[in-house]
Amino acid sequence: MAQRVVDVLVPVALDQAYSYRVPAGVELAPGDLVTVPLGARLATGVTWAENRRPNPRLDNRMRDIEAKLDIPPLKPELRNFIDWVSAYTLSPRGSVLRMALRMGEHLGPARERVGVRLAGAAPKRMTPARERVLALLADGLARGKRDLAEEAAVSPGVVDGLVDEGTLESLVLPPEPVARAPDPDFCRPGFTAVQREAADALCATVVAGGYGVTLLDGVTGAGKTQVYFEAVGEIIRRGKQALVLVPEIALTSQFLDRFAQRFGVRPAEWHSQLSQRLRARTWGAVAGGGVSVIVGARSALFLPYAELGLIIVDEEHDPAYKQEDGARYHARDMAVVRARGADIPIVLVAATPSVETEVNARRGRYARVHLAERFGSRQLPGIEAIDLRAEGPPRGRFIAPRLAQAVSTALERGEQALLFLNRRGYAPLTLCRRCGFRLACPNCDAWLVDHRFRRRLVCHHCGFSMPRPPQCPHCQAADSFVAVGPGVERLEQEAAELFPASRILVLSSDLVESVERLREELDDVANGRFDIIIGTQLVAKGHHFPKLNLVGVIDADLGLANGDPRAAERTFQLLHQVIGRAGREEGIGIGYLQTHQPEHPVLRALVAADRDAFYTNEIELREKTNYPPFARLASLVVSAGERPVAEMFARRLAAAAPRAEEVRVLGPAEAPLAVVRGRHRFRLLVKAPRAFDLSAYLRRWIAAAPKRKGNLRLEVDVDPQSFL
DNA sequence: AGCACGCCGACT
DNA sequence: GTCGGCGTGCTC
Repeated sequence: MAQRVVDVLVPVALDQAYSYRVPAGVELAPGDLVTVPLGARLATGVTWAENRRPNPRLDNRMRDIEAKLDIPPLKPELRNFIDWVSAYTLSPRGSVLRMALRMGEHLGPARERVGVRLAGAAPKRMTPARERVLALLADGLARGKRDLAEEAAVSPGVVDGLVDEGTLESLVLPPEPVARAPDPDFCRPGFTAVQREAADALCATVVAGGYGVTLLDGVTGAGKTQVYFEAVGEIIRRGKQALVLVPEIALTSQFLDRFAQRFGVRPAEWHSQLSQRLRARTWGAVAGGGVSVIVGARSALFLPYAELGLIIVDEEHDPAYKQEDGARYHARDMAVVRARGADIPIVLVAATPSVETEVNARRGRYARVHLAERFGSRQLPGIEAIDLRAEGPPRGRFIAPRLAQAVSTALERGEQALLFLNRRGYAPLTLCRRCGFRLACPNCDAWLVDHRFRRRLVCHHCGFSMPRPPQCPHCQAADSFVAVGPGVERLEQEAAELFPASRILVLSSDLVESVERLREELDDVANGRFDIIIGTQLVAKGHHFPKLNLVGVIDADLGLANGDPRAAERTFQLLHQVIGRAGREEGIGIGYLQTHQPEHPVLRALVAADRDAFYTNEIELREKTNYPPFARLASLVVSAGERPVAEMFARRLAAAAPRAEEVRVLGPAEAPLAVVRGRHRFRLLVKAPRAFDLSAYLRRWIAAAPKRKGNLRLEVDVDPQSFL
């Protein structure tokens, strides 16, 4: 009888599963994890299918399965999801599988934890340190050696001494659980009638089970988190698992605390910075059902849940959900797909939903639960525009008099002020006063950004940096450089001059040393240790600053300038979010928008606090111009070290596009960022109707395209979010 | 993703 | 004359 053969998907950039022989006596079913030889090494893969008619041409190359791993198999639900994401995004299936297998190299047993417990008579000589240790162990329970020493405030040597004397015995403790079980009834919050109604509505979808999308929208500070925690609690009661997706886990320490206040313990976390060990343990606990709630970044979508019952996507509009490198996918959209595959409810949460989601809610494809008012008596911040054409700051300054006055008043009241400017560094451009020469990156089509703090000029696209040259490379003039435009560092300098007595903190991603340090700094702000916070979009995200009532946006036009079809939406969401930091606890919040175009619909909607007007206007525009969500887009970026090579290939690629009446191929055109990291880039845009199978079209196209050679690269992005 | 194989600069 | 730089290509 012929040898049994299975197809195994390996976590490398391969679309195709490889065939392996199954050794006699090994029982294998689809989903089982296996170790297989791959080239010169061993890889962990997943049995994808039985192969009853292996390709005869493989006979001399086929190798044996090395071993079957003693791990719960990947459920069909997850395997189908991997296939679906791969087909949709055109990423190789192996690359998508890799995201599901990111669990640390070895899933073997965790390192042994040594513990001690009371075992014999008291020691001959008693000391205060020994007394403290024995008092803690008086209950007869075992404790970890390290924890015990720490808790008793003694050195580990004291514990060892007691073991040597026979008073204590050491033993191997069972592995510590990744997270303790959250208690759904630990601390039920007091709800307003509106919140109660919303929470009940969400719980009802959980109780009913089955796939369904609900948009939970509500102004900042309306208590959305508390409301969806009720649905999470309901899932815990039912013994199922909940996934809470957040855009950036590094910034969610306050969120984890709120979870602990509601459920008694912090939830298990999933993000790229987990240590190998914790990652492996968490992965195993999720697969084994030992974890009931996971809070995670987008990659948590690919975990092997034992019994997923609910997905929450917090801040569903956040651009961080779109993964741009490697497999390009949008975690919010894929979360909806995963919920559909698992036949479970999903809740999208936002104060300013994405236009896609808002359209789905307006058309009834998604249910909507709306929280119209802030919790308690808190009012939404008032918003005023400052017309820079009429009342701008003096030349070379960036804080308009009216904003400066408002900051002074806030400081006098002992309140905080936040100045928001989405620009890192000191100045975005440095030029020679004498000849006009601009300092640009040698590898990219971009200006070098002056970072005075680091004393270097830096490219934000490739990381190139150099000290400021002593003289102009073009006209050789000395000391002729001037900084043009503001960055947060320059703003700090101006604020320090205007408000010399104030304590100022700059928060910008390039100044962040570590996640812990950032969390500390945010806590310092919350505890009132700073008066003025100057920040990039890092500060816009869900932090709670009790003493902050004033937000000044230095350049409200910044995001509107480029030709991105999502510019208006992005700007509206970002500014709404950052101004929402104000007035969350006491006092009345106010936001100032410095702008050159107060008549712009985005700014008018913000000032009028008319969210619906913005969406109605934007949705109409998208429909009229045939942009998402009323059409589908894909972008193809061709890049190469040599400009003509990239351009020629892009042209030939365009010529190879399959004909389809409903599809429009635009370009190739030089990408808006024409050179990045020394690679010249050309872009093609594909536009198709909503119901069109764009992925299948792209696959046909790429199969028909000329062979890529040399260092030429083609990047395909289905549903692109950024147009650079 | 690894890890090999394969062609051009500074040294035991 | 080699050792090794990382560019391209394959892994059942």
